[in-house]
Amino acid sequence: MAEYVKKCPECGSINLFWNKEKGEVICKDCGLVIEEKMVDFGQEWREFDSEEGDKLRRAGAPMTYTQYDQGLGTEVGKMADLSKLGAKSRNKFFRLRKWQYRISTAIERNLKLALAELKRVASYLKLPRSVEEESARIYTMAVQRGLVRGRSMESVVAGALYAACRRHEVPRTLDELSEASGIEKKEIGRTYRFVTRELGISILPSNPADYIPRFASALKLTAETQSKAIEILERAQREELTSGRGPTGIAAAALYVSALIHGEKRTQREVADVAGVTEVTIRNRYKELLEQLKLEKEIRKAKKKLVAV
DNA sequence: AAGACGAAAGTGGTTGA
DNA sequence: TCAACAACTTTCGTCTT
Repeated sequence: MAEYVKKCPECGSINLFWNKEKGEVICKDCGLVIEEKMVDFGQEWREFDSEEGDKLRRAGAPMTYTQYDQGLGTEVGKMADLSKLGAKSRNKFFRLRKWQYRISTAIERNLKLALAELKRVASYLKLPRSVEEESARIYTMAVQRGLVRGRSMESVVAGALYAACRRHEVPRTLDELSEASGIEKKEIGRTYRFVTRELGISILPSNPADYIPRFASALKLTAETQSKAIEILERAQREELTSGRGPTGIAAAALYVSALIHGEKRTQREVADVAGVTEVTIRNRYKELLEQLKLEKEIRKAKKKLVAV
């Protein structure tokens, strides 16, 4: 059986605690979390017979997504007594076995690589485990349906991640996915649309409010500013200012306004950068917000306060 | 000098015939 | 399949602080 970690890299202790529920390996001596988010992904053993499988398997249904054949595959000539065969037929058996192995492991190998990539991108983007798992599921389904053919593995991984993010309402922009995966935005969008359509995954349009916390923390804005921004968003939605617009632009504008009101002014440039839109877009949304929601008063008030201080 | 604002032209994607 | 279209971007000049 393969081992994840044998020694704590910090203190060298071999006294490690495997918390399988939480998917963590913790050093009992120094408390260092050596591994986290590790369960279920990229199986680290291979099942050669059911007995071994039973011993090693430590998860139920979800394993289907990281293990394509559930140990149901067979191997050619595994049990045969090859020594009784002539050299010629023995060679034939070996060849068959090789081919069978190749075919049956093609998907598996693809998955292994892809899930490693997926994991890398997910951790780069600091995505929650649920999203990671969801995207693994999506990717596996895509592989099984042969949707990866003709597309690069990486782009499908990125597409699956993007879809999973949307479904879990922790949206990342295409730009961020693109930066993390090194795949072009266009390409990610294309595979994303293709995969979700082929798999019949419903996609709810992303909600601008979902972006607020992340943008706000990138701009180091206070919690009050955040909730004000969300309040503004809600009002904007009631005025139907949000439909048809890019959610990031609206989120950015709302954040910009609420920062102004709370005297935590950020430049349009700064907000635009973290939101991945241009200043112009923020300005347009900002203008609409002011007109429709009558926020001028609040801003003027905030400005007076600023002068007073 | 830097930020905010607005106009105009360009880009990529969606939609509807 | 193609053209019209809306949203967004890029670029640039002007105004404000």
